[in-house]
Amino acid sequence: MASRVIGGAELETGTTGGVMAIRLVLEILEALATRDTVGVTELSKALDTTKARVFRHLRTLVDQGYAVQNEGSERYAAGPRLLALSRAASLTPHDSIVRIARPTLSRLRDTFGHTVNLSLAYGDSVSIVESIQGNALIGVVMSSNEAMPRHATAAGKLLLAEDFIRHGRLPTPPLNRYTENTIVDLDALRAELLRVHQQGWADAPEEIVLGINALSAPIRDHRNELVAMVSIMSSIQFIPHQPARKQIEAVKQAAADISRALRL
Amino acid sequence: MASRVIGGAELETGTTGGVMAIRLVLEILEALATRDTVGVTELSKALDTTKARVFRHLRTLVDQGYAVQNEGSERYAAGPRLLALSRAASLTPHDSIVRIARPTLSRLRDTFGHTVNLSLAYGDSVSIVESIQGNALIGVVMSSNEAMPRHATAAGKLLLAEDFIRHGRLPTPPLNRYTENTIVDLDALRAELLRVHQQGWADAPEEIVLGINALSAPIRDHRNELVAMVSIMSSIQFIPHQPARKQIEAVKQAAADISRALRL
DNA sequence: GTTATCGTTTCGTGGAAGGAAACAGGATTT
DNA sequence: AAATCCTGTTTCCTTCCACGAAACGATAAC
Repeated sequence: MASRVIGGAELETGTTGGVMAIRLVLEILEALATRDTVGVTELSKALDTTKARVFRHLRTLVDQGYAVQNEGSERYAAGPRLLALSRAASLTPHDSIVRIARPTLSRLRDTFGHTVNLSLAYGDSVSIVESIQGNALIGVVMSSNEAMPRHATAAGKLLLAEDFIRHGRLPTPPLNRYTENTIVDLDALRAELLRVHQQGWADAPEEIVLGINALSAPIRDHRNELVAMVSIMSSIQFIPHQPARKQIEAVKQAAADISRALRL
Repeated sequence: MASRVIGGAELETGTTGGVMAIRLVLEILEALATRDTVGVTELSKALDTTKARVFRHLRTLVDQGYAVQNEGSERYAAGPRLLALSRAASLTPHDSIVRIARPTLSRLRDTFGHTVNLSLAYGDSVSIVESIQGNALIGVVMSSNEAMPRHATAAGKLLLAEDFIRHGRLPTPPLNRYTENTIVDLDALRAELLRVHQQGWADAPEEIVLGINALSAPIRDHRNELVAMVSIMSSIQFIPHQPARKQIEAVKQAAADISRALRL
């Protein structure tokens, strides 16, 4: 509960500090948005806190119109203003990228059957905002909206390469090590970023989780700014250390398609 | 700032009580979802509070991935998890009604040019979740996601009528008076609700704001449950005390169309 | 009747969140 | 180049508000 585990290493999610009430209310909002009704006791158990606390928070949400109670004294559900918030957030440029990219992502998924991810840059990390699961018997899945480190993921390297080429910036050490293949040396990273920039795609074989590889290409807007990354992700068996030409071309093509769609 | 004014009367929005941190963070989230970037000072002025407070809240949101900061130390924007929340909330049944109804609402708007509203029942009030502005020179608009009283609005009466016919329930007095035409007498309301039920539509001429009328019809799902209301709203000049047959038929038809679309 | 639940309420206490003011860094202005 | 005015950030002290524990009323299951 204190942190999320990727492979063997931990990515801290800031489990302490900040305004405590906010941390709880965000979890409650997520519950309201996800399930269609929630109960006080049920939530208090799931979020590992007191009934009274959950109750007080829910009551506040009801006051503000973010939650509603189903007749009399029963369970709670999402309120009108939560839906309004949702609709407002859907108009942000970032979110419209997802809508535009979705058909292309599906096509790419169907080409190889591997999991396909769409990532955006968020602050110091990369976040997967849309993930379409692969259809293999044993596949690799990805929980959406996790923050991923930039130096150990294919999509993240594209971001770092962009920053390095344009501004000469490199991430500030130390670089967290996730597996024995994680690039933790700045010089090695610099070389890798140059390579990534030249070839126009990136991979990260077993650099964040052993046995897993991803292959990523950049999506650029009308000003040629890097705005998002599309990746395929699978076992190292299907995306080997030297990916197949067909795979590279397909991912680059998908990225180019989405880039073109963005300009319309 | 303490309450919202509709016409001359006030609808309290619960400006006190509850968990204070939640009330602030919800306003901040709305700001993040609405504008594309926000600043600490700017927000603290807009929300009438301290910089430190806004800063601490924003910092917490950043920790949790609900906000991001644009490189170094500048303004804030919506984060990945806020967009995730948004996407999750869009999957709730209530929200899908909006999507399904939208084309029909547009058509109804174009028929008369009056403002068209889609309302849902939320707890003890009615909330307009989608509003398409009329195209008249001088029109009547509606701010979305406001809670409206049930006994003084056309859509609200449909809800009350349903409750009265099926369970014999009437709202608990006192009924707030908004204009001289607001129905505040329980017996009068009972008669009105019977009328509404029999004719299958409702209006509320000058009952919440003088000079304004609305005409509303019920949307029902496959089990014939009342799930939403569609309304046209305009000056009393265009929707008179006794609405035109054409208007009534058009609104009822729109409601029927949406009801049918819901079953598919 | 008993025993689970559930959502709600009460109440005293501690610490988390708040306010005011200072700080640091840019950008403008003078 | 100095001064002023913006930022966003930090500190520190103080308070009052949110917290936890436990009781409460209601409903349902057996």
